[in-house]
Amino acid sequence: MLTGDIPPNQTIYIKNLNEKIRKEELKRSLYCLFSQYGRILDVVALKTPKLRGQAWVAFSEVTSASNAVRQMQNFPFYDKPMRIQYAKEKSDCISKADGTYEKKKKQEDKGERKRRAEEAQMPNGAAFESAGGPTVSFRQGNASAQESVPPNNILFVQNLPIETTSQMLQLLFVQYPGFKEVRMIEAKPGIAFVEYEDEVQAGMAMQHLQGFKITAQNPMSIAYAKK
DNA sequence: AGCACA
Repeated sequence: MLTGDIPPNQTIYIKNLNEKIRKEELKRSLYCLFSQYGRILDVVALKTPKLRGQAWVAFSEVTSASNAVRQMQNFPFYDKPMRIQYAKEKSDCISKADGTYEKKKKQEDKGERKRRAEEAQMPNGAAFESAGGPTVSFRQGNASAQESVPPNNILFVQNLPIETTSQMLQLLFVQYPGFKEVRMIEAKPGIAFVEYEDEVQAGMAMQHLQGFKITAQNPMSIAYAKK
């Protein structure tokens, strides 16, 4: 049993991650990849010798974590299959939100009461701006982008953060059947073309990822590409 | 392989 005997937890523990990936990019990509399963409250990744190659993704619901553990098990992520389990402990961001947070023994409790008070009202210690709302909003598509463009096996994606890489987009779009490739143009940041085998498959991906936020400011706008 | 909250 891959999940071992660890009881369900709203945080998942991921190991066998590619250790060459920079921490910030790793967290962003994990956020992209897992936010399809629900609202993410925090992503934790450390590069210390003991903790590199591992990460924790805290969801607002245990069911989200359960789906993620099952469906993303062994998913090839930066060329390595992810090994996913439930986390053994409750994440601090969750303890803080439900009032059960206690500081670790390693530090003394200076200023603890004050900190507790301010943390209680701030449930998301989110690593990403978009954690404040539904991460994937299916209704975000702007009608104007789609009108008068017939279905096409190629999608035109706009409003991406400039730091988006084609690999990051691939992680999102490859989840839908018929995926072929992502193309980005260096001279035109913020847009991408994503090709599927046929326009039905392209349409499915568009429905699911319409409005997906890589950052809070960037709900992606997806339309069929023009012929 | 490795379960933390830089």
